[in-house]
Amino acid sequence: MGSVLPELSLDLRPSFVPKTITDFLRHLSSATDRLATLHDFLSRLEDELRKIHAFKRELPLSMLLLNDAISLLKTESQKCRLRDSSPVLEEFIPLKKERDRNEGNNYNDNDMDNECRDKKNWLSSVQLWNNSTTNNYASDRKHQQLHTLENKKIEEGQSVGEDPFQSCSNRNGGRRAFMPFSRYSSSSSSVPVATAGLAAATKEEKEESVMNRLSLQTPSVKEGCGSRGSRSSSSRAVSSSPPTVHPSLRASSLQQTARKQRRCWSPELHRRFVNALQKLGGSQAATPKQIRELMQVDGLTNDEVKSHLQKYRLHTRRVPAGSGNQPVVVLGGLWMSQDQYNDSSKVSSSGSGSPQSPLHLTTGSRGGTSPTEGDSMEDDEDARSESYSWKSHMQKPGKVDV
DNA sequence: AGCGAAATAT
DNA sequence: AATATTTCGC
Repeated sequence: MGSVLPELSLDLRPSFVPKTITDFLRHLSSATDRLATLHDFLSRLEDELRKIHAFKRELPLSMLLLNDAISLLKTESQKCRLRDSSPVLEEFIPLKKERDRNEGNNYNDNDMDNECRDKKNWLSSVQLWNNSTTNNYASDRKHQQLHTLENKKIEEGQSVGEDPFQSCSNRNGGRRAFMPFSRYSSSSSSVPVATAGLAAATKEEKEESVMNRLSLQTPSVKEGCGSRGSRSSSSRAVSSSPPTVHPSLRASSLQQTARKQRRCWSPELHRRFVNALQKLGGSQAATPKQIRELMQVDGLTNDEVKSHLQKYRLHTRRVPAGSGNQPVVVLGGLWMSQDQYNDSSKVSSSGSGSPQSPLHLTTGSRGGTSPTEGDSMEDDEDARSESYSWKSHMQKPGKVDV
């Protein structure tokens, strides 16, 4: 007597996180007081579920997994209990119990406010998501207390004291704003099975510091993952049902087609974009994929770049500045301000900002060739110098026919 | 697969 | 109204 197996003590520790539910059960089987251990873990799961409930829209699958785990363990608990008394078969799965408790708390699908509040509440204590706002974008009146957390940005030369690129606070219609999370997956079809799905659930939790290049706020589920080029599309993401879940469960509830969270093009991000653009020879020459690769921003997708590029082109390409009339309204004062951070960004951009090649081949490739396009110099030039102000391209209502 | 433009959505 | 996402044709 006296000597306690290490496993046993492990089980009871609140910090203990098994690799998988199966793992946990294995531990459990060797525990002295299974019920207590089980219950403890169960309550932790439920606690987590409560937290994540605020994000049920963004993390439907995590919800699912958690629910799955909980119900499984509850079943186990029942089993344990019955085993002590009488050998009755357990066919009932106390699935709804948890749900009831939550529903009583008026969780509705429309309770956005409620959710948001929830998010903030536990966000402030659990710093899993970091959306500090410090750039010029940040104009939200809501003081956030959830800053802290060092920047995960490990950019090459970027020495800005700010956060990565997302200075985007979702003040407007932005309800969801949360950080990466799921970046595992890849081609995980070799996963054990069954309870393996639950493993994923716990995996997510301790998943937080995996970024390598540039971490970008990832709206929905993306793949991408770490150091390599985060290729592939994935834009649709969320809805797809992972192969790691029981068919019975996946059909059950969640799984709604969620629109992707709007990617916020923070000035930093945009600067990078423009930088890449320039290297590629202008907005007209560059293609989304190339740009994305040059940008080396983790989690950024082709589609997003493409979209941004489209907008960029629209704003720059419009009004052929060199055509004749109406030369440069734009350059005048409308493209004002070099901006605060230009200072800081300049440092990174010129020197070590890009790992590739510091030398920027200016768009000089066009040395008076092919005026066919009728354009003047590449528009990037103009926009490049600015932070992010491609607006105010008032075109004269006089002509401008195409 | 990827790009560009247009249709949508927020 | 601006900007991001999705759709569609090539």
